[in-house]
Amino acid sequence: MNDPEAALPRRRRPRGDVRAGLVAAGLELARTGGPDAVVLREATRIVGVVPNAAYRHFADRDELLAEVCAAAMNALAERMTAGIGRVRGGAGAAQRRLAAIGTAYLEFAREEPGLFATAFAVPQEHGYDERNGTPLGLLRDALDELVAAGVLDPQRREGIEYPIWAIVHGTAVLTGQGPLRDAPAAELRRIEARTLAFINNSLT
Amino acid sequence: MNDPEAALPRRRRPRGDVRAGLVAAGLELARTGGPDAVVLREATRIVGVVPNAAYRHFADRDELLAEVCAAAMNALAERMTAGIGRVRGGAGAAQRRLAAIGTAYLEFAREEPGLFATAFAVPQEHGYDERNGTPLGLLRDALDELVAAGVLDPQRREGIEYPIWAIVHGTAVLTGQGPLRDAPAAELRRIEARTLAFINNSLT
DNA sequence: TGTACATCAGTGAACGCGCGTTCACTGATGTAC
DNA sequence: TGTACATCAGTGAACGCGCGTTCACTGATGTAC
Repeated sequence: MNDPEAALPRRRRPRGDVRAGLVAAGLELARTGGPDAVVLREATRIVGVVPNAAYRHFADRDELLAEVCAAAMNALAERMTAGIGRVRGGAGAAQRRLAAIGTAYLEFAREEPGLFATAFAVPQEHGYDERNGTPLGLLRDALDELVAAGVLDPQRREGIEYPIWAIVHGTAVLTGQGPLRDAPAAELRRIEARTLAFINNSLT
Repeated sequence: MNDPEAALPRRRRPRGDVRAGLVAAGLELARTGGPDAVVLREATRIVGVVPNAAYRHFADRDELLAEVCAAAMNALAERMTAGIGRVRGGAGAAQRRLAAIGTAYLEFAREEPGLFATAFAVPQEHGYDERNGTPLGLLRDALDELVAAGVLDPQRREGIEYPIWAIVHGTAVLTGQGPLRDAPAAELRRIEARTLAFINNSLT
């Protein structure tokens, strides 16, 4: 970043640095303005490189955006993982871990609306990657744990991750960018709390 | 539309026709390409009017878009109303009406993805209008009816519209544009069915 | 019923903008011998 | 260890595009007397 030396050397940057820089810059743009703010030229400006240099690393703007989206999704997953990690063992740990997941999801959506929107804005031609450590993966683990703990009936386990995910995601979207976005903060918190209570209620 | 007569008369159109036409054109654009496709110039082209003529009716592009979004939301509400209307009376009518609401919501999202996305894309500076006959209003009525029918415990009624709305909306978003969009159609139907079953299960 | 005039809703032309993307180039880096 | 050369990752300049928006205008419509 701050580099007062060497008057514009041709290629001092370590290999792969520009590519990573472009993704990081794109992520920063997304943080502020969502997926539409991921402008290729702006990203190159931030990195300090000429616009067309981006084409050494990405086929087109959508390929850069897809990478930024994946990074945003990662940020969400990390937030969730951190939330899980904060739960101490003991009675009802499985339930508290599930709640921690939901809370982290809603918090992320609230505090990083740009990144949250971007995480779910992968361009049509590209696919969401479905590795482990993904939000859905973390949710599945938590639900499996809930079964193992004897809280959730094994017969109800199959596919239940989808309605659960949907209710949390739907709450995040409706209260964040959707029709409920202008409700007072206190009301929004109440809605979020009811969402989590509803889930808990449905699983026990 | 087809008007072979009168070589370009200056103002034959009835009052308010152009404005309505612009919204209709915008809605058509939204149907195909979502909110980003609502391009002011394109709408004027469709109506057959010079671009700046739109500024006689809207302060700027966002004001037009806001109107188009409201129209899209109306289309969703109408679909839901139609679904409710198709339910005949008799035992469990309240529950069937609630299910019809959810089904109509998911169907609309599936069959009209552009309009669905647009309905929830009201620009920041504008607000969602909260009249009756709105999706949330319809849901509230259905839930009230469920209480009246003795199916839903009155003590659980308050605020329960939000988790219910969220779960349906979340399912629509995740399976439509979100990470689940590339799943096979059969799997998507199964997820939708589970969502509705989950709701039903939670309320009784 | 007829005329004078204000308002309204369109036209025509132009603006600046920033974007994504392509082309031909060149210097630095890494590799083979 | 040194040299020759291919590849790689950047530069510089330019493109066409379509957008939203502003300005000064003019003819048609509705209204007051």
